[in-house]
Amino acid sequence: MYDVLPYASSKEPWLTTARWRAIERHFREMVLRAGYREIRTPILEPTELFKRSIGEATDIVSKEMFTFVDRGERSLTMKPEGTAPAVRACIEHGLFAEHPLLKLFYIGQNFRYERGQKGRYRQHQQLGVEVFGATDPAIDAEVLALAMSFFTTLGVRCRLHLNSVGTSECRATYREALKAYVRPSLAHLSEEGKMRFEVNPLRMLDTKDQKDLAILAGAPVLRDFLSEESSQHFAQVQEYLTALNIPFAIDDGLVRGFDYYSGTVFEIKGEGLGAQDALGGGGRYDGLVEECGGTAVPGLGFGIGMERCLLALEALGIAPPQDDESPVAFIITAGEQQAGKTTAVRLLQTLRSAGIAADMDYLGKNFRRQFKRADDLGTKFYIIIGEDEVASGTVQLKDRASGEQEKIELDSVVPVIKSKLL
RNA sequence: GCGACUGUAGCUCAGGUGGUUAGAGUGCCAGGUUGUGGCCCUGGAGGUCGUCGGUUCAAGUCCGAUCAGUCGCCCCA
Repeated sequence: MYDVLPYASSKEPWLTTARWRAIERHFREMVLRAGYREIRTPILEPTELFKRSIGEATDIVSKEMFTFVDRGERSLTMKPEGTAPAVRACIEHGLFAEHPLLKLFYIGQNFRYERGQKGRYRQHQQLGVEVFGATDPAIDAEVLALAMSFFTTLGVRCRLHLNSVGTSECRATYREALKAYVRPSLAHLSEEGKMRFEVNPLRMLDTKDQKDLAILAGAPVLRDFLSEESSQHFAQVQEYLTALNIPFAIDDGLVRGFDYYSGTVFEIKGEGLGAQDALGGGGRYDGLVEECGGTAVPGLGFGIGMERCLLALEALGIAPPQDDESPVAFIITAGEQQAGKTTAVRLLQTLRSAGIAADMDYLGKNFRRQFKRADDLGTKFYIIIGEDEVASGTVQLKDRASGEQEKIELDSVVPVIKSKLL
């Protein structure tokens, strides 16, 4: 857990709201251009939703959910991922019936009860998309292309790891073949490996244990067990990616942590991120909607980790394009009795109403300190109002960069500033 | 859930082998006549030394516990 603050600390410069907004905007613009529409789902969902969709045997469900019982004796869980809630919402509101092809995106907080470390937080934000209704490999390519271009346009170097886990039938056949292969060496497997052998054999492939890797080196490969259809679909996805000039690496060991994946799965890994190098991941989940109680609607999507993205940019020394938070104009009042104060208060509102970012001092600072404050905020223009100006209905407009100053009519402040901004 | 390391001003950090009122830089505030800014000069505020307990005449410093954070394992975003 952490706070995102309005001002940068030298220790964690990525942890500022300006950077977060910049990334969110980058993502929003990209997916809106591609025809995706935003969905927002609640943080709390019935625990059952995640158990059913993600799978009881997965790490997330078995030990990483923030789950509690509410006053009505219902078991609720703070969402650990965004896909299941989106599916639930779409079923509940009949979106699948109304939209044969549904392209959605979301920006939201996810919660996982894990030990925190760099790039891994109990509350983290994901930027994601979900597409429902299409089995066309071209949509797989679109989703992959979006995830990749999100990073590449930011300047983040990353690698796309790709695999296909086929249909549940493909996996069932493969699972048996894999177990048959490993069984003779079972005694030599790590404790973790043995456990996975029983609970979730495919996850054995995901190990980093050297001994296990050696045992699995000659194991049958899931790809060889794909049905004709799955295999062709996967080949087609690769062809499109090649046509799009998106480099990828087939990763036979890539098995995602959720049970609902089918067909195309992928992970995007960054460089220089330490242990938490997965910037994003996702895949196809053709059986999920049905599993959650809807009609059979195919789907796929990805999630990108906001914190990891910011961390990656930081590691590369790239500052994301941020909003200019400086005021255009800063009003400075002068004179014994703060003569221009009332005029200033009114002018400030006028400027803002006209769409010009403007501010003034509220701490009773002296004339000189008001300039300093304006400088600190990075204003473009100072507007000086004193007794003389009030008397003549004018203001002094001074350009900070050039130092040039002119006396203009109070009523012409807005048009003059606007013309100077062009 | 497991392991290693770290906790001293808002921030970045100093504070050999325990010894008076715990320091610096930076930031913040004020002043340098409230009619001209950035720079500069002067001054000021701000710390129960993470917390609790122990050893000692004496603890920021040694010991224990606890909490928090960082990093790694696991897993993932």
